Amino acid sequence: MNFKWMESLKRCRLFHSLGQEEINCLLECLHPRIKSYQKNECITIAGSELTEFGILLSGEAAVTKENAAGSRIILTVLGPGELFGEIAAFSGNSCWPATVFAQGKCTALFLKPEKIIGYCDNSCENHKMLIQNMLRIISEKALLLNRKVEYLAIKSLRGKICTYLLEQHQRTGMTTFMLPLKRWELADLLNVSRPSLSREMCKMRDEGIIDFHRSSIKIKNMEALKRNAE
Amino acid sequence: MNFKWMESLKRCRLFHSLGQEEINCLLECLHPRIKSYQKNECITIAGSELTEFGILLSGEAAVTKENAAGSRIILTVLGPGELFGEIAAFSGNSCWPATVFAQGKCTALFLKPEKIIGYCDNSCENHKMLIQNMLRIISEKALLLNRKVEYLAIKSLRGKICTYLLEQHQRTGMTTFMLPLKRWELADLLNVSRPSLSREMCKMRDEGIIDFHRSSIKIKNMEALKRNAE
DNA sequence: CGCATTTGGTAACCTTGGTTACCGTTTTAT
DNA sequence: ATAAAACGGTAACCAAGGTTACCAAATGCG
Repeated sequence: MNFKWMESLKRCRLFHSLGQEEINCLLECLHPRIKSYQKNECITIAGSELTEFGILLSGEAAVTKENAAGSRIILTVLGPGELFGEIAAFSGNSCWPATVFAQGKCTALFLKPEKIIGYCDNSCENHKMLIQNMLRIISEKALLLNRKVEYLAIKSLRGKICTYLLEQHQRTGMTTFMLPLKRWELADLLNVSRPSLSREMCKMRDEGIIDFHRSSIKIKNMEALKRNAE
Repeated sequence: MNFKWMESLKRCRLFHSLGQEEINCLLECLHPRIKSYQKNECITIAGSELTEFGILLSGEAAVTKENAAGSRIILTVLGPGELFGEIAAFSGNSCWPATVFAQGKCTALFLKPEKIIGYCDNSCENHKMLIQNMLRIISEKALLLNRKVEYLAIKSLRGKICTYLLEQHQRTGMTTFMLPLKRWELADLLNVSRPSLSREMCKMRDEGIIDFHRSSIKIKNMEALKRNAE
């Protein structure tokens, strides 16, 4: 196997904590299909039959979806080592939920989900790690989505900000801390516009609930913050 | 093992397509911990250490979360055969994401995630099914969350309604169909208020996009519907 | 059949937050 | 060092949708 690809596989979370030897050994019984694509070529088409999930080996690929109105939007851009289609593959779903196409020249490797689940006779320990990694990858995606739902379901901007700040406070244990996101990134996470976020944060400052300068934030009135977080 | 519990396990998705014999055989090497609870007793406490996930065997239990402001809200109510904590258990997370408490007398069974991943010497085929089921359970939860995020992320009420109607249209293949939800249920799904939903639907009727009476809906202008669905 | 309850449409009013545009400050690149 | 870009605060304006309250039609029930 091409050794440039090996680097991508080593970085792939599915092969986490497995060495080159072990990955090679696993690949032998996983029987992967490898295919290269030209720029703009489709790697998967939403709605078509899914029997394998993929790992991008080289290049970049865009995961896209056609919305109800028919216009195509990019959901994410995949880099080397990233998985696609794994959730659909392991749920009962037998068709691709999204269209993936090559942003430039790319190579992808495809695996059958049943090969992951079924042990092979040799290398059982490695296979066990594979399953553990896959369970972890999918679980973490579910957790991430769950967190997103929680934020999206809060209706008021004030509520979102307070919830976010309390979460940061609980994570750091500090009442003064640095926001790990830029304003527009935070606005995006909370699903609001940047000026609205700014405006509301300033209001909260005027009310003496918080104090801030750029990324550094100080919670001044914890009670009010909690009261406002829903 | 108590045969009333066996019924719950047979209905549990983790043991899907496994018979009584096979489940018994599996339980022997899974070494489950079984515990009974009185009404209002805590089964798990959010934030405490997680080393196992659970399956409710009998009774009902409430999955609850304390929001940032400190008030406790019920997320779901579990019935016999339902899993809890499985996502956290298989992600790296080592503490319980929610508090679960008994709604009445109940019994729960706890399994260590590593026992699911690690094969035992006997019954390998059954174990394989266990892993497959677990992967499916978690993947389907992720898909469900994903769908929820898609609805929540649409900002305009008009957009939500159009997306929902197009989805129903695609599901039924009809341009005239019955809404499976009452107005307030639909409003809840779309995360808007009932009068606002009514108002917007009437506007769409005035514009000649749809026609409706109570639960029956007719799409009159498919193009406009698609255009409005973002 | 008639009363009570549920369901859904409507209107007036008002809060929230999006939009746009502008400006000062900070960071980055050349 | 200096120009350019990114970042973030601010304000005016306005559209979307929440709230409340009321009414009519449909449904359920004794």
